[in-house]
Amino acid sequence: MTPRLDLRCADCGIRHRAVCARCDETELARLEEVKFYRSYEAGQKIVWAGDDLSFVGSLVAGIATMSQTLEDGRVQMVGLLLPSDFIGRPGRTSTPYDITAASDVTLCCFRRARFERLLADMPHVAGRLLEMTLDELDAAREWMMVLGRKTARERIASLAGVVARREASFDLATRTRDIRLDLPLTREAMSEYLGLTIETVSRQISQLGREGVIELDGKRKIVIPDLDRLGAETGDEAMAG
Amino acid sequence: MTPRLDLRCADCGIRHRAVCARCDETELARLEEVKFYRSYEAGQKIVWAGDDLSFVGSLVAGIATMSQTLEDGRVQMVGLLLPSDFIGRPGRTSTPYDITAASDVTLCCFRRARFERLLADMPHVAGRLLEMTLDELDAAREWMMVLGRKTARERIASLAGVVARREASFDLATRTRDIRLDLPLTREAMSEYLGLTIETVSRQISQLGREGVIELDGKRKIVIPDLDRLGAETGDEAMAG
DNA sequence: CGGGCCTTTGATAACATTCAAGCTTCGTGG
DNA sequence: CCACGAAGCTTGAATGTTATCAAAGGCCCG
Repeated sequence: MTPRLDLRCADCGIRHRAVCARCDETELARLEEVKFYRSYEAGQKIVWAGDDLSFVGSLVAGIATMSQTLEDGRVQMVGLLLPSDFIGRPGRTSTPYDITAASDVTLCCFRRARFERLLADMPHVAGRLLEMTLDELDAAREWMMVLGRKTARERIASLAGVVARREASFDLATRTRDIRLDLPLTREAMSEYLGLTIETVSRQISQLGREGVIELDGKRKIVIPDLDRLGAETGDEAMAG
Repeated sequence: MTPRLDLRCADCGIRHRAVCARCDETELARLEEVKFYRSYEAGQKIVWAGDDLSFVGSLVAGIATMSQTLEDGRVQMVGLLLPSDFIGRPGRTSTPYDITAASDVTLCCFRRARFERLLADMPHVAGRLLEMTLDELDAAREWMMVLGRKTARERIASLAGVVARREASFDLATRTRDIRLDLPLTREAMSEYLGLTIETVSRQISQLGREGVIELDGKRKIVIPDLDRLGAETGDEAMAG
């Protein structure tokens, strides 16, 4: 990773969604003292499965993936890390997953031991972290439904839906008009997330494009003309943000 | 559910694994004051998806399932609740999942509001609950690999492996000899957990039985003559307890 | 311009599902 | 006590969705 200029927390894009969301000015100042940034280029490993985690931190910009690999090479992504998501958990000194930068990524980091000490007397952070962990558990379970029961077509729609929901929660204006998604995932990364092959991913994306459910703007951008229409393709009714 | 006689915490089978695992005598006494038991018969719903959770609690005996249903009826189990597992999380007043007793079930319960108050000044409970939540997150992710990438045969072996590991952690003597599993799940429940149809589950179980990887003792009991052999069938190497 | 990487598309094959029938097991009532 | 029916399980045959194998088409960057 390469060094990067500091940023004031008050100006930070994830200020109100990340682990620091509930902090007041005083608490924020304490975090600001010890935080540091790290940057990774697309494709770089951020953490190797099983390695000791010397730091924890929030994803500020970019997209990262969490994945698991079987001995024979089969890969399954177990989490998609979007801005404001947190890497590392109290009491865990390592993750059993590879974490990889899917696009260029910036992390707002804390040394792990120091963060755990801070946690003890910053209940706002501890509480928010627990909440985020429970959200992750829900997300993992939602994805179990995708992997266990949905068709290839529904899986693609579900992926678009997940990212669109997150995007929409950042930028509330988007609900009515077209939603433009920057989805810097290769077909391979999508296939790893969706439990499919790249060929099937490609075919289903083309198909949804031909039918106008999504519009393709280059290989890595998609436009959703009608969120409800997309929702109808995911298999589950509730798509409302 | 039917009422049930009280049990002293000190004699409780899940005393050292459940949310109370780290409590000392004093703390245990506080929990003992407010706990109450509930029992459910096989097949009964414990919680309906979306309903308000008036209580939280630990599974003392039996097996329960957590599942999600799509509008068109497709079902995916998102968690298998074994003795010592906890139902309910701080800050969540409901679960988005149906929780169903797969066998007769006994729960050690606390009224939700009271439990959350207790939590504030019992860090041993809060800490253990966080740890258990993180374990559940790992379990959910392990299962994403099963659902996304494993064959039907590997899925069956993985299910047996998950239950065997839990069983073994209760009863450490079992590692060498045959492991007997009481698995009170119907083929339908298994298929919901494994993302398969009941026919496929049935075929694969028969096949593994014919090959001697597992032995069938009636419909709801299986014997594992060789844990390593079973492990080799799960697709992932690490099966060691 | 050439090479590498990613993506698309086509043909074929495999694995799991679906549809269908028969078999156990178990509880109930005659 | 046996007969019956319901529920759960097994097995077979046909079908279908997705994977696999193969080739060619874009796109970026040196």
